[in-house]
Amino acid sequence: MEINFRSTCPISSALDIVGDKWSLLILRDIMFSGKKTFGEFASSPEGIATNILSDRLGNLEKSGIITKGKLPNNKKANIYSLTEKGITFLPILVEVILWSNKNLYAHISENTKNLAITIMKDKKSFIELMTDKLKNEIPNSPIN
Amino acid sequence: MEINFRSTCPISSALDIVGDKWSLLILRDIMFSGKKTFGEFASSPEGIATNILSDRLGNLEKSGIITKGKLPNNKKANIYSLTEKGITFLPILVEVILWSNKNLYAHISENTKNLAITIMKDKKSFIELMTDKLKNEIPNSPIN
DNA sequence: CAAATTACTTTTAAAACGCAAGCAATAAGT
DNA sequence: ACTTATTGCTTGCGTTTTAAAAGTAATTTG
Repeated sequence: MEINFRSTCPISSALDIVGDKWSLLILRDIMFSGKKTFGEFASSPEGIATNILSDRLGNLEKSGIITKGKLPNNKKANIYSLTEKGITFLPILVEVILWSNKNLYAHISENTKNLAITIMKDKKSFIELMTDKLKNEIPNSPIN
Repeated sequence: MEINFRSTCPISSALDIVGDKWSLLILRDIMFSGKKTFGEFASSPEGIATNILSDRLGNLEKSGIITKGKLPNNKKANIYSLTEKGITFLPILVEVILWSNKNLYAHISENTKNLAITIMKDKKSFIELMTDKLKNEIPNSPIN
């Protein structure tokens, strides 16, 4: 992983891993939009450059936050999935959504306002339900 | 404020405001270490350069997250305080601390592990109590 | 005036960018 | 079956933007 942590502070250290302008948006895309492929991430409205996307996917994989795999029928496209560790970012993203809903209300889109309403109704349940859903999407995970 | 938001996504937009490697550390210093002055922020172990610190304090002030003031007895040092808006970052920072406590346990310092334990005991109360405490530190706030 | 604090400027380094080439796996056309 | 696209990335290059480090300036306080 070889990250050069600036200190032993948990906040500083988390920022050393995902504290750039793009990594959390990739996690957002996987969690909230079900995106999985390079092309899907690249098509998000923020417009990440493809070389940066490639780099960040590599970093997130190295950090154990996502895994790269293939679908058996498609040897072309890589599919990226959250690991258990990756799923644990959900509560952070939820709080960020609530923060923006409160402090940037006029700026954010209508559907994200609705998402915020859903979250506020029962935050704990939302996170639990969504966590379970995401866990079921881990490749080879629910060995039925 | 003149921030160039990349999109109307709440996560992306929050990152456009505090999504750099330093802004949240300044908020951390105010919230969890009671730091107030330029020199105190500069002395944090991550070693922010003074020009970057100056810039970030300016940004946070422009964004309405902190305010700059003076103490009556000391005309030299500026003191920076959280606004109500700034205090609303607490739940995000709390989740980040919990994330690192779970995923970077071997790396983080002992006292932050203890903080995480305190938070986990009763997260909601911790945030409420701390929010009240921070609100009382807003300059000219509790007009008694 | 000396020491401390804060702000600003210059120089240097890193990160991000757009663009395009490369490559492998499919799919389509003939 | 044999090109010829097309898709899905990855990588590299030259440029621009941003961040950092260090130094300088300005201000205040004792």
